[in-house]
Amino acid sequence: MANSHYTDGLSLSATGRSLPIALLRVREKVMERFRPLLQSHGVTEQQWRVLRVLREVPDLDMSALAKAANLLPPSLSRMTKGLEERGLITTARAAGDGRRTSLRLTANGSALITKVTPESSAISAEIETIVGRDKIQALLDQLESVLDALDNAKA
Amino acid sequence: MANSHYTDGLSLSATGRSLPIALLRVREKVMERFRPLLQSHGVTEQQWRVLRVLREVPDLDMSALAKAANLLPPSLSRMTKGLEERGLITTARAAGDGRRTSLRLTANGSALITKVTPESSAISAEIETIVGRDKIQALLDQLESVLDALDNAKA
DNA sequence: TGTCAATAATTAACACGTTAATCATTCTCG
DNA sequence: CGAGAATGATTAACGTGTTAATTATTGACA
Repeated sequence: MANSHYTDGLSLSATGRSLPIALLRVREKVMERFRPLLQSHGVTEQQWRVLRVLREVPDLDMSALAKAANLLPPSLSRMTKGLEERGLITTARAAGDGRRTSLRLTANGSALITKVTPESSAISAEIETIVGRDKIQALLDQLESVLDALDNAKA
Repeated sequence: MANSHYTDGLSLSATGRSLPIALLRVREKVMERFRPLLQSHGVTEQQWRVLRVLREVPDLDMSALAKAANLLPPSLSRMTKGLEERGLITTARAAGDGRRTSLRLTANGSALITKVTPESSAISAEIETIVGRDKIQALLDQLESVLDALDNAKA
């Protein structure tokens, strides 16, 4: 019953206990459930992250937004063109530092988040029901702990 | 000391406790340490996964290899061209089913794995030292458990 | 047996990941 | 002040992620 996902004849291979691959597999399984929602609203997973971060912090420059949304600056640079053309964000030279670009959510961008969030929360709740709230919280704690350990190494 | 990675002024935001993002962040932090090695040998992370799977199972078709290496078939289809041109794998029509492509590692492909593996293992060991072997094993167990739960849902 | 559905692989199109290089602006400090 | 270093953003180039459409082969079954 456990290990029922090894249905490809590979059994417990070396790659099966690799941390990067395990993280990838779980992430895929989770995202599988969100993708149809995002797709139905015409946003990618990454665009959704950018919009949500801008809702939390209303004015960010490219570097800060990239870090907060876990994107590399070149990816963000490309994306913002499209998001601005679609009227979801605005870009402007930052006051006081001409190198920085100041990014903000428009009313339309905010409205999109408002529209999608309830369904997104429902999917999260569904996952919590399937996996168990405790198990998810424990996993999040472990992930944060591992991240801290790696961040503090060689600091 | 803990939470020291929140250095961007966002503190504990909603995105900070999202499972997909947490998985992404940890994966990035881990891969950061492997990337220079792979790059120095001219293979991407995905190519490395493909070669390693083929070392574990010497003859696979596209579908089985894609599943085992966590790639989508179109990505694998593209990659195999390059890997074959570089002499790391061979492709051939499968005997008995003309739709299938049979993929195998060449001697050169096997040699590449042999060359890279020691350094890769050293990096894994380094990560285990930093994070702690127990913590990593616990994380792997939790990841597997969550994967099982999601796999068995709606089955 | 011949037709149609199912399966395996590929191709196409568009978006993102990654590294390196480039451009513009600001900062440093003599 | 002014030259050069540092910083923020962008562009370029190539590989992968993702979905949809297409091609080739096999399988099912009347």
